[in-house]
Amino acid sequence: MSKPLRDRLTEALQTASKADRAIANYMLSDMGGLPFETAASLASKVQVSEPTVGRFCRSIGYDGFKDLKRNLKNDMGDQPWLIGDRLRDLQERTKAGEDQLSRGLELEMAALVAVYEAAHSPAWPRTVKRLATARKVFAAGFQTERGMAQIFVNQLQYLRDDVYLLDLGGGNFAELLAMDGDDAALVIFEARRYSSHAQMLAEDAKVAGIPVILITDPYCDWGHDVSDAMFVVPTAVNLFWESTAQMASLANLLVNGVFLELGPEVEARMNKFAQLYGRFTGHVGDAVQPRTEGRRTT
Amino acid sequence: MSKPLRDRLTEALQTASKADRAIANYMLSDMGGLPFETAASLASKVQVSEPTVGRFCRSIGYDGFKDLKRNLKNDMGDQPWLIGDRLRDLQERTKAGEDQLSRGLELEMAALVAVYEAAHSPAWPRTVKRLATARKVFAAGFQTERGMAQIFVNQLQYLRDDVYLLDLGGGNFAELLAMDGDDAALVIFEARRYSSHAQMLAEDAKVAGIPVILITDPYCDWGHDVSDAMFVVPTAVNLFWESTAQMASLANLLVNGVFLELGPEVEARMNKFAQLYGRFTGHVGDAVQPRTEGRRTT
DNA sequence: GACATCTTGAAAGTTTTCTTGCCTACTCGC
DNA sequence: GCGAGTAGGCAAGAAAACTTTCAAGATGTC
Repeated sequence: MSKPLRDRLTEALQTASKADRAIANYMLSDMGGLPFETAASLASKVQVSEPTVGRFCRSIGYDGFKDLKRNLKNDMGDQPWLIGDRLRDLQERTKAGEDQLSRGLELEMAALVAVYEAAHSPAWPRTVKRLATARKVFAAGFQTERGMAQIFVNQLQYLRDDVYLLDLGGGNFAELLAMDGDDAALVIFEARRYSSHAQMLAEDAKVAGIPVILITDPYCDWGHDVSDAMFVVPTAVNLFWESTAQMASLANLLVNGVFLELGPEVEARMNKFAQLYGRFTGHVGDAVQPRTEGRRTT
Repeated sequence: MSKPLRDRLTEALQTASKADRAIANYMLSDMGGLPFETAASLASKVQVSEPTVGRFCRSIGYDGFKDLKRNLKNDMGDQPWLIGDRLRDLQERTKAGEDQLSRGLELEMAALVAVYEAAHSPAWPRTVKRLATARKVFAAGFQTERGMAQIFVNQLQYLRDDVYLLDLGGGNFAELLAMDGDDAALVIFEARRYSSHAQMLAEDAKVAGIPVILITDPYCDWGHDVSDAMFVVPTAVNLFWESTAQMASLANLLVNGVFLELGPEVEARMNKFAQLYGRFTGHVGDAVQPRTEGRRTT
């Protein structure tokens, strides 16, 4: 995570030469327009030569104008709560440069922002309501996304009945697709390379009239046609493969939405669940297996 | 000429060819990132050739990709698209009291930072190395953390043999605990209320001499004694319950670490995996010719 | 099953964008 | 005013971004 552009520019305003100040000033005044500029277009606007723009960018720590633009993409700016000491520490430690991890952090943060934005999209409340009210909710995920579906199901089960993780153990998806006309919802987690199951399942569900909620990466081009609501989670994170980790956050927000929708009386259910877990499995620190409670006579 | 890009793209989704749809779809899902793309970068992301991108832009009425970007500037109007501004926007909502969700975003970001910090802790490289070299790796999670373990296992299996998800189907954990003296590693995901299984498992593993890697929330007071390495993921997120979502990110970083440790020759394995998946299940679009690549980012 | 049409990628070409090297002009200290 | 040092422009060169051409493959049609 690098120092925000804005800071570098204001710094430059103090120290730099006349031409550089002009550049810095212009950049500050129209950050939003920057990505559309080229070194040349900028140069002509501030009346300096093209090389000067390049040199200026290098003087404030980038590799050139192009590099500046690249960094701008994930520049969070100076969000006071974000630039805490810990983050700064982390920056320091990773300054070595050979560590692309910190760049991954930026990207993952951006993904998180996108997730929260999704939670404000028009499709969101509709989706939440459906998950809260449908008679049955199914979730599916394949390959590495299977676990996402699992998480979602486990969480949602705390809040309501009839939540199922779909799997292909039986060789078909009859649990879902055979219940025709019934009032259900299907949530699919998927990321490329998409399992052909995901697409088939979505298509068949659509045909069966079951609303499909699709949670994918930005590369899914088949989703629009077959889904009722589609939430896109950025997955490019600069690791050796893409990271769908932030889907977990989205799933979580969905579940949270359902909780709010259902209202406080679900708490009773949740307590019961916890209790049952305690009875059959036990929690750390449950002094006695609560089983005795249930059996107590008199 | 003045029809907004978004409309043209959605239109294209209906009519256009496969490659064009992929492009249109990607553009729609990441409009904000568009100004930073070039025809080439976009092409590689959606797996088409560079000329195709250019042709597509022309087909929806622009003069080429460059022209599309130029028009984008006006099209996007006032809606914020610099990640920093988007973040600020979400923040505004909190202040306005519209929802407390965005407060959650802050906390979740902090959690993410903590995860990346963990990846720089002294215990990290040791852990990664163990996961890469142990003869067998087991992972376990209970209740809502079961899915986390599942994700971790599914991912790690792409990279190496002998990775197992522990579960209590058989009533004990013999798979792990009976293999005494063998060279194994155990990863446990857990958050409160901790399943008593988690603790028991960790204890028994320790006794059996199996190193335990524990990934928990900040409230776990029993972990230090029984674990070889312990990574704490903040979970307070201002929702009705705590969110362990960022554990997925940590799992992901671990797997990434293992990848780096194993070196590039694992790619062969990954390709084989993807191929096998294609053979028995199939990927979307495989009909023609199974591509052998994994989901690597290039 | 053969023909026409559409779609797409590879390779080579063209234009745009950025950098490098060099030179002039200005500033500042003496 | 003179010389050292710096800032900044110009022009040529390098690199990147984009197009054109062409041929192969896919798809549809009769």
